[in-house]
Amino acid sequence: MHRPEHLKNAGLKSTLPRLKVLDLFENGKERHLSAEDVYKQLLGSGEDVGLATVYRVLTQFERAGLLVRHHFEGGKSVFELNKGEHHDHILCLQCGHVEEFHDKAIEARQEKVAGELGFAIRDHSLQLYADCTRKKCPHKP
Amino acid sequence: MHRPEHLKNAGLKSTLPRLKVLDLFENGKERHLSAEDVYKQLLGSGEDVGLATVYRVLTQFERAGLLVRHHFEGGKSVFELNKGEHHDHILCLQCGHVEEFHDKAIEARQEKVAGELGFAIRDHSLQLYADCTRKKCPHKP
DNA sequence: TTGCAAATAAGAACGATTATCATTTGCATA
DNA sequence: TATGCAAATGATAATCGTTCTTATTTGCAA
Repeated sequence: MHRPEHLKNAGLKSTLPRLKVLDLFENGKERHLSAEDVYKQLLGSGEDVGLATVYRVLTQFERAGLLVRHHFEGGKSVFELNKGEHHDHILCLQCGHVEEFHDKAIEARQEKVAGELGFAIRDHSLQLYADCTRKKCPHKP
Repeated sequence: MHRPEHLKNAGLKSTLPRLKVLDLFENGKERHLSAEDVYKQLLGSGEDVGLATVYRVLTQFERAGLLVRHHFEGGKSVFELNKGEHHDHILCLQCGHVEEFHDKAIEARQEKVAGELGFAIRDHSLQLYADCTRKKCPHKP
């Protein structure tokens, strides 16, 4: 466990709210959390954090490369730990579960298409909205 | 020009604001417009529409299948005419220009990946954020 | 024409996020 | 270990995109 160093390396003081937020992402059961999710879970654990602090910390962690921000449908930002390797997401329309995937063929085609149109890709965003085909829909029923 | 019939078919009365909005999308120079874009352009043309009406009309047109809504980065919804055939988007990071593309190989891989994970795709969203590689960046400099 | 349901404009209300600011805290230094 | 100060915090106001409310206007069928 070297969370404090992560913060230090990012030029951020090691404060209680920051450690708590990091802990949520590293040890919580959901990998993908909105600011409100984080806020409510911290309040539920008896932590006394402000919502403004949660927003600030999430943005700082994103800038520091500790978290990645996603813009799924629904208007609110969703964050997850930055594990280094890029991936895209499937969102289950029934249970809200978020599954990750990475497909080299898709990425290669993206590069090809962009190149033909005269663009160099800097970033991309791909989400699949889908229904579970098995009934082992693994989360909220 | 059969705009009024489009509206009638959608169960919508043929009103001035609705015709003006449709006209903007059909004959304006930008294909992709936010609610604010539409509102400002109408005001600029001397039309006296309310912002609330613009939002309502855009939502109705989306429900009627006349427009398609996109959620690009930046928080605001962007609409375009529904031409029937699905496509994805490249957004130029320099000029803000939106280019459309469609790649069967990408779509096929999406189906494959989702199927392997036990999902049936209902919808998807793919955006490429890119830099122009030619200097003929065709819009706002 | 006239009547009435549908549509409108203006502004209040809303949810997510950001800014403000007085108070508190981490931590380098004495 | 005590202390000073910049950085961080929490409460709250403000902002931004969007939706709701309501009194008024309008399309259109009779």
